[in-house]
Amino acid sequence: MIKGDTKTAILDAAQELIQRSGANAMSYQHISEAIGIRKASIHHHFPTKDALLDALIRRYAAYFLGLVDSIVESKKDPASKLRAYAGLFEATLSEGKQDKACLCGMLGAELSTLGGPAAAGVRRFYRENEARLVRVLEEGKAQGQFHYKGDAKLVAAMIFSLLEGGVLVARAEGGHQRLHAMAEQTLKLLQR
Amino acid sequence: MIKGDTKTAILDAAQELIQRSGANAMSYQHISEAIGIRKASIHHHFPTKDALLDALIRRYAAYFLGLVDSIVESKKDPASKLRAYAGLFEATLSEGKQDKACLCGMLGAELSTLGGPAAAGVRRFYRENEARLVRVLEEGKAQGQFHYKGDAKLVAAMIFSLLEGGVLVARAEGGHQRLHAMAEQTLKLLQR
DNA sequence: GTCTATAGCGCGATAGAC
DNA sequence: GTCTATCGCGCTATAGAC
Repeated sequence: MIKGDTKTAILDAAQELIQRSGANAMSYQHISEAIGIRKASIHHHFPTKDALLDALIRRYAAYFLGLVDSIVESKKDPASKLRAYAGLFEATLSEGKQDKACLCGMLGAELSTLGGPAAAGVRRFYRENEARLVRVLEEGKAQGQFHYKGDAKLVAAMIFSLLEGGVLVARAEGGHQRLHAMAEQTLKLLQR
Repeated sequence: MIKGDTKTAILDAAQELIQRSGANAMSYQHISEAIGIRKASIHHHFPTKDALLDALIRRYAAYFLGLVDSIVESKKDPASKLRAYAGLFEATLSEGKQDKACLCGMLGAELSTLGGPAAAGVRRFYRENEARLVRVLEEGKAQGQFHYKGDAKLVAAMIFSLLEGGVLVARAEGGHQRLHAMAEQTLKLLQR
């Protein structure tokens, strides 16, 4: 193995596999082949698949929400913050050779097949993303840049679902350019 | 079996399983237990899983797009048409005891694991939904009910992704009421 | 911490009787 | 058209040597 930290290499491989094909299509065997280690060694680091998923979701949420926080707390104007936020999803889609979706977007589809801790982690990820979007939307409304009527929480839910769904749909047709165009169109609606 | 038509019963069971848990978590064994028939008998009607998925997607697309067409061609005003369209997704979510998602929304997440015909069917479903939304959006703009700037195709893509993603996210929290509220919020943005 | 080997199960799919 | 029986494989997980 090239990487110093086996645990990290396992998580990296598992994440990539799930972002492409989903958790139910990801196996210890696939990870094994991806990083050149035996299945039993993976079990040494993550005894069960549920434990692996739980650790993976925690790492992903911490990393992704960290990026979101640095956007939300930046000095950009609200519209630019939304653009940057959408850019995170566009980047996911365009990194690597095959289209990858948001880890938690994939797991959302397979939610009923996940263990309790993993499912709870996915729900938390959704909630925390929406909470951050609410902040940006209210800031934008206070500054006169956004002009939506109604509850900021609903607009936030709308934008989050749009991006999570948009990533999945864009993998079928259009890719990251299409997701980008959709995000810009959404901004137009918010700015009147 | 209660149903007269075995083929239909198989498709019904497979569809329900996939809408809850995804295609990779659905098996001939699960269908067998759901309708009280042996695995081998299912293979008699659908020799391979890919063939089953292909037939299922065709049936689902014909049914769903039929409902969409009757909405699009109705005498409702454009905003009411959009409400009725979103209602199709809300109904999917609330029918039965557990939350079901759109069949093709689920398969979109698992797209890379599908056979060629099934994947093509999912793509076609997306395209045809968006084409119908474009008609409603242009009608609404012509009548002065909608006020979006930009390309109707992008707004259509936005709304479709929002609903497909919204169904998946709403299963994690909020259910069909939340999806309904999101759809109403989206309409507010379109109507200014 | 990584390995070989294996248990035990569920999977998709097929053969052949009725 | 449905059944029993079975094949061969991939899966998660464990035991135990090194």
